[in-house]
Amino acid sequence: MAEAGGAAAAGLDIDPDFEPQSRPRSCTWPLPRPELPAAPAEAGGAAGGAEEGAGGAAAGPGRAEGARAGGAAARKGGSRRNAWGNQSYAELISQAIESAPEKRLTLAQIYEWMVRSVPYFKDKGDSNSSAGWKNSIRHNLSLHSKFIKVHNEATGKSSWWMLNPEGGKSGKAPRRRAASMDNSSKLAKVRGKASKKKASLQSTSEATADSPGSQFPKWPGSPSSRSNEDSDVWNTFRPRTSSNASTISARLSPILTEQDDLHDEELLPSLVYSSASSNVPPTVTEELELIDGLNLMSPSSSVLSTQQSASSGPIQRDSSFSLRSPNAAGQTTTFGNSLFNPVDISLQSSVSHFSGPQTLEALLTPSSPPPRDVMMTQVDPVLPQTGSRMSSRTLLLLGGQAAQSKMSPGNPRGKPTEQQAEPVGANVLPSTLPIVASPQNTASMASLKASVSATTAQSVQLGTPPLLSSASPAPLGLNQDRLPTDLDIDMYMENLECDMDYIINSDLMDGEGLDFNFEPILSTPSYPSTSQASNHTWVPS
DNA sequence: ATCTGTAAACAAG
DNA sequence: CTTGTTTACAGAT
Repeated sequence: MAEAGGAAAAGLDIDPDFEPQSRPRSCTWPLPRPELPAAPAEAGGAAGGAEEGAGGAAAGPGRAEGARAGGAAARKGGSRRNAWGNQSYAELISQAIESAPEKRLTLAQIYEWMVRSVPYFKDKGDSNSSAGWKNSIRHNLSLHSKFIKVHNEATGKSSWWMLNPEGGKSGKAPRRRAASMDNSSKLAKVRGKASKKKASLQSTSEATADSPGSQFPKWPGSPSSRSNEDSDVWNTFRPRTSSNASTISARLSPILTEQDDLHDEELLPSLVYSSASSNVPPTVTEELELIDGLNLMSPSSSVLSTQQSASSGPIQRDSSFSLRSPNAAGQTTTFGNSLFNPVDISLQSSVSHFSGPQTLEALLTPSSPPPRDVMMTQVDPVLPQTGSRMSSRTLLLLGGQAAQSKMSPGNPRGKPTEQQAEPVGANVLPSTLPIVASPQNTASMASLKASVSATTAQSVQLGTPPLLSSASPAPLGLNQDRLPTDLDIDMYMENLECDMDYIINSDLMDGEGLDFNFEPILSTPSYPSTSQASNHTWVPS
């Protein structure tokens, strides 16, 4: 497997000159790359030099600084701290995750990214285990609260790693005011071994191979991947280290086990709800799995029909909005999403509220990825239509995931496997809405909107969101509980809103903090030009 | 002191 | 063997 890497390796070489050199911590993301001035010539040497370190894999214990020393050799001002540059593992990991379309990666993918993105590791990638660095990666993932692990269904895949919105840095991150009871502090740390067992259950559907289009457009060699993991359902969050992560950490629970229960925080009512009320803790996962099984077809179909009849049939499928970026040309990040989106879209629109698969995630992620354009489009229209309360929408975003987990209507089987994967941004958009509307879409949009509105309206009127069920995770047990969707929603709507603010703020803060940014190199541009205006979005105050 | 990179022991799958 | 967690240590700041 890795071999591929080898081959590839031959080809590119980006040069490692990226030397960020002293960058003040203050810079945020100035896309416009910082100046990289003078290039430290030595870089070249480094490039070559890097290798040698490798040999050391074996190096015995004791030595350690070897590598470092080498790097250090250079002067402090600009030289790399670590053979591969100034970035720390944690930063690299963050970049890797960020670069992912969905902002989440499995451990293996992270490795991959390293190998292809960072010259230094390029060679080492494949060397089997050789890697101490892999150990370090793992270590870092586990260690910092800034990374959160999300359970990944899929066949046997390992968990997804994403970054924690709040960013919790090492161990503690007790920011947040909240008051009330926040005990945790140290007591909590008990975690000790609770872990011991989690319910695993993985039946999984291996069959899913169908995975549509994976994402990873950009990856050049895409490893073997190509189609695999897309399906997932992320839930199961887990804040590490005692508190922190909190912000959104909603964990589903089964695992948790940690009696930390007190743990306080909660934040997502819905989730909590599930865990708490339901007694079926462990099963949650299962539910999810179920989801896996479903087809988007069923539910959606009904919806679709509606729409179609309403106005344009074609819409959904291909064209209409999907066009995504016209030019995208570049590379596109595109995400296949657009492709299948149809379903999603319909779904969303019809349903005015609820769910998005990864919403949460989206929330967390600060920057807005490229994808949203599409979604935005559709969403936009809706908004106005709905008119009445945007809040619902808002809520939607936040709550999406929650909703998803908890509510589910009625279809037994429907399940949007793919859906989860791509659409992410959708929910989020709202916040970012103002972005750029796509010009061309307008037309389609209009029509769409119309239809949508109609649909929406209806559904809304009904008050019941049956359709959305398309997603229907169907939580058996839960199901019963959730009757009054609306109520629930309202209930936590408030919370959500708050959170949102909070989150936003957080993000801002984060932004300031993070400087990583420049690309490591390579052609990995995760996203080509996405940045653009969106930045403003969060520049509120 | 804190942060960071490494190595390693270990539990689970 | 891979994935994750945790300890422990050594160096740099």
